[in-house]
Amino acid sequence: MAIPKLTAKGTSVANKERVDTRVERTRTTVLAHTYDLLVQDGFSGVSIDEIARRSGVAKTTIYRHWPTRTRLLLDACSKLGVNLEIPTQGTFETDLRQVLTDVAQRLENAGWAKVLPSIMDASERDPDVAKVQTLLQTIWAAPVVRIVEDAVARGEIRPGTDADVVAAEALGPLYYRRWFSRQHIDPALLDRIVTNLCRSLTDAR
Amino acid sequence: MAIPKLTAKGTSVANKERVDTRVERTRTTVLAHTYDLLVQDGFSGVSIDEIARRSGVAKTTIYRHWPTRTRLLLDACSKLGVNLEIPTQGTFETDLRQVLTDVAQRLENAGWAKVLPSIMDASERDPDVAKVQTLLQTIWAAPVVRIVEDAVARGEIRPGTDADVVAAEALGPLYYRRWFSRQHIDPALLDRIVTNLCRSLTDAR
DNA sequence: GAGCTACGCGACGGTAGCGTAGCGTTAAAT
DNA sequence: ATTTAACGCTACGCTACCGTCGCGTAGCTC
Repeated sequence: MAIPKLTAKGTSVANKERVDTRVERTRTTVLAHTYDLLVQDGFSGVSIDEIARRSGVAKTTIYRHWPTRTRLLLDACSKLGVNLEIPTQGTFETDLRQVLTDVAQRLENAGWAKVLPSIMDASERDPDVAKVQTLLQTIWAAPVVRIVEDAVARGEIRPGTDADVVAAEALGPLYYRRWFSRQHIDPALLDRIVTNLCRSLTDAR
Repeated sequence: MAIPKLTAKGTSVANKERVDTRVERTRTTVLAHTYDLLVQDGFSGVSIDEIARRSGVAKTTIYRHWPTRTRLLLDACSKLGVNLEIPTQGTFETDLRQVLTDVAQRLENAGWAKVLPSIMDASERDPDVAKVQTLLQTIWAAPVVRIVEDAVARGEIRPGTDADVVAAEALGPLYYRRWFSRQHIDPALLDRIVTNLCRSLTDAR
């Protein structure tokens, strides 16, 4: 089975064996189309047959690279974990505002906003998916966590601040608007979040 | 087709026509089993065949009452819109704390916590589902909205406060923990939310 | 108790998906 | 240029689901 080799290649860069061009091409093509389908139809709406149809890669070939549909899906999900830029130049307040503005922006445009609910749904029943989702969430929350830690280090906000809690307080309301109440993210809301967080974290309490 | 009659009966209570016992029983049993399956397998995991199997009601009979799978699903979803108790006795702070404690509790136990992501996912692609979801969210957010309005009326918090924004700020972080970061809802988090909201809504700014 | 009507049952046609098998072809590696 | 490995293609068996049809039966209403 091809998986071990591929995994090894992915994780260990030391492995300098040349990889067959065809393999590389197949993998990237399939993953790309899987990602597109994922965004379009959600986690449970992706079928191998459809991927084969669109990508031009034969279904049998796909199964030569991924042992099962779920594995391919999980692999494609990793493409969602883009590295976000982390502002570190300003004060806690300006950094936070910038991050949240970015998030609000991405919530309305980016593909992952359409996919995430389907992943959350799958997570409720499949532990492997849940693991990936938790990982992704860690990545997406990283900017907030980072600027909190930096601000603590600078002595700008209260020491001992739980960055995860701040992430929940900052991102939660935005996510709520996008997926639960399905309302537009008001700039006023964003402003309130930033202002209140700053106040609660800088006051001596 | 039986649907018009049933719908009419459902909406107009004035219609005192006796309803066939068999019809009533079929409807309730099917809905109950649909609900169970919904909670167990999510919106997209429910099949008519499985409902028929479990409920003992013939598939043909189910189709005599609901024209399509989606309609049945939507009907079953309405069972999720339970009426929540709304505390109105205390101060804004105590009321809010109680509501959020309830929500946090329900997030960890109740069935809808397992279903909601699947509904959100379906909402991304099906406008009818989205409509139902928005309605459900309105119901679930009602307690928060209510105590905000009451507190405004009492002059306890700033007039002109946007109850929807407060709902997002209060519920968002809890939802975030349950579905996105998949972390336990820390009592400290709950405390921070309540305290900060109260401060930001009572201060003269 | 007669008549109506909802129900159960078995079967059907059609679609879609998963994952596998065999075989011939092509193109990369050396 | 030869070898070797990946690929495409067709077809398959299997399962699951949707929604429908016809017919006989059981049970409710009046």
